[in-house]
Amino acid sequence: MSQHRPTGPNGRSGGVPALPDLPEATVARLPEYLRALHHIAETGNDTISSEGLAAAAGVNSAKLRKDLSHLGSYGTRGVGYDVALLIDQIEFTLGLTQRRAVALVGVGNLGHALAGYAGFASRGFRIAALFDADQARVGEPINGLDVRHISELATVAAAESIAIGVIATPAAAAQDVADALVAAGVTSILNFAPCVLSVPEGVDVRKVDLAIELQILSFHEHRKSALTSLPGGLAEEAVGT
Amino acid sequence: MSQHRPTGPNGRSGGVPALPDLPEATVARLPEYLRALHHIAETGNDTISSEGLAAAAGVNSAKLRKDLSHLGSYGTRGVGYDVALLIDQIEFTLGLTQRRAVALVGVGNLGHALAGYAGFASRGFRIAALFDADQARVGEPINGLDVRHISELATVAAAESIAIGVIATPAAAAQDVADALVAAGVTSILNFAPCVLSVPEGVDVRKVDLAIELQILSFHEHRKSALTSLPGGLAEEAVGT
DNA sequence: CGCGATTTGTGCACGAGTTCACAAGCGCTT
DNA sequence: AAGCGCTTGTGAACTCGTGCACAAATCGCG
Ligand SMILES: NC(=O)c1ccc[n+]([C@@H]2O[C@H](COP(=O)([O-])OP(=O)(O)OC[C@H]3O[C@@H](n4cnc5c(N)ncnc54)[C@H](O)[C@@H]3O)[C@@H](O)[C@H]2O)c1
Ligand SMILES: NC(=O)c1ccc[n+]([C@@H]2O[C@H](COP(=O)([O-])OP(=O)(O)OC[C@H]3O[C@@H](n4cnc5c(N)ncnc54)[C@H](O)[C@@H]3O)[C@@H](O)[C@H]2O)c1
Repeated sequence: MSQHRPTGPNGRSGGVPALPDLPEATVARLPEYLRALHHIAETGNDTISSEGLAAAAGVNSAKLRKDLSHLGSYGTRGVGYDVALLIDQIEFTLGLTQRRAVALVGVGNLGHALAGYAGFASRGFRIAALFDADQARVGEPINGLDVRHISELATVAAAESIAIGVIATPAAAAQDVADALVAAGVTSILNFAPCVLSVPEGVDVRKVDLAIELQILSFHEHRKSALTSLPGGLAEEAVGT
Repeated sequence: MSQHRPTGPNGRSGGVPALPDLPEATVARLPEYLRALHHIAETGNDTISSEGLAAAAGVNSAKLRKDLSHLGSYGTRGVGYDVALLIDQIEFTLGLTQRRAVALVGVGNLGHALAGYAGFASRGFRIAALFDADQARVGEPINGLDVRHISELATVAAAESIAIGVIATPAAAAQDVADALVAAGVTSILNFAPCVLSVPEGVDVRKVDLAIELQILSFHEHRKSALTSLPGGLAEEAVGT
């Protein structure tokens, strides 16, 4: 869930590449298309049909075509999309032409796993700094980076041009950490702590909560088991994110 | 991606509480309400207004009331909702009255963190078994559970009535693992591997992909930085260049 | 016992997102 | 050069979700 500007004032008409005002739902799918495209590129294909790409990304092909049309991307009728070109277009749209620096706060159980995660680097991001409040952890080297004390956040963030922060602290500390991140100039936050963050306008927050995902699955389990005793009902399939 | 029962007449047979056909968006928010309610209960409050609960859960109060009305929950006008009662109602709806057994497959970097996560237990789930394909890891005790070899999955799943599986293996192995889970009777899967899973009808899959979350944030960063460079109108070059 | 303060539940209008279905465009073949 | 099969791009209908605004319900109090 992210915070949202109320219909941003984007009425402009410059000669700029013009950021198309993409539907949020489309934005959320672009990364999936991108991953699928990289996979396809690795298998040697240089073009892909909307049908094929849609299957690889797990979506409906009409939806995929509409999504791509939103960002003005041109495929070739009768042929499909040029894989390399499309990758470039999506990466540009997502702002991945520059590798973005990320700060990770809270190097505990989860933080350790994240700090060592290779998928970060391979998909456009660079963990630029690790922070923790626990002095016992400060100085510990993880994956080539030393854990720093949270008090250094502002300094380091400025030095490394960090605009994205990841919170992996206990929920009780998350709001304080978020405030510190915002104060340090961070404008996008990914929050793993199970709590609601309050941030100023202009700062985006996304949240990942494992328990919530499981509880949603639990609901469907509950429903499925109730249905098996009822006639006429048939089971269902996947659930979107 | 999403699913729909073909207009289930919802013919309630006996005197059973009757499953209301909740909108998917509502289902996705119920866990958040539940978490907020537990938090509120801890602070000693026994009733809460829709306004208060909505704030705690980070949503609009009208939306919250509509969500709750869907599951037939009755608050008291002029007063608010009974916290304890509402917790029970939501937990029942989500199928959390029984503690659900979960199998975790892939005890690597991320899997370790998940296996040690307390939030699992405190929110209605029980990690019933850990699996890995790496013989070197088999037998390792984590948090009171021994890692078992993936070949034991079917046996253990049946014995422990496991209906939910979590995949924390590399993407290359995820589809095989998913197949194995399904074969073992699992009907809900939470997938941390960055890939699309194909599963038979009747099996629910939810996916958590850290890189996707970051890329969505990146998009908004991109957009924000483009906007600040042209506040009024004059636009030369916005990005990159 | 009635009145005002409060808060729920919901009808309704609007907007976002999805899906269908098909014309238009492209390349290959004859 | 014309025809044919394939695939994109998109108008339009439709479904789903959101939020306003207000009537109905309840409580506390004088
Ligand atoms: N472990 C998991 O698998 C998992 C899964 C989902 C969500 N989460 C959530 O992620 C968060 C972290 O979980 P964990 O298991 O790693 O916990 P943890 O206790 O192992 O680690 C938390 C870390 O945050 C640090 N910290 C505490 N307060 C801080 C502050 N003010 N500033 C900076 N650092 C601070 C602690 O020193 C510690 O190192 C929790 O909110 C948890 O609910 C964890
Ligand atoms: N580490 C993270 O923070 C993080 C974050 C987001 C997503 N992920 C994703 O989660 C997955 C796991 O990441 P990780 O860092 O823990 O990787 P990892 O390599 O540390 O662990 C993977 C584990 O899976 C086991 N495994 C491999 N094939 C298996 C099979 N067929 N059956 C059972 N077990 C098998 C391996 O033995 C290993 O123990 C990856 O897909 C990764 O992209 C990781």
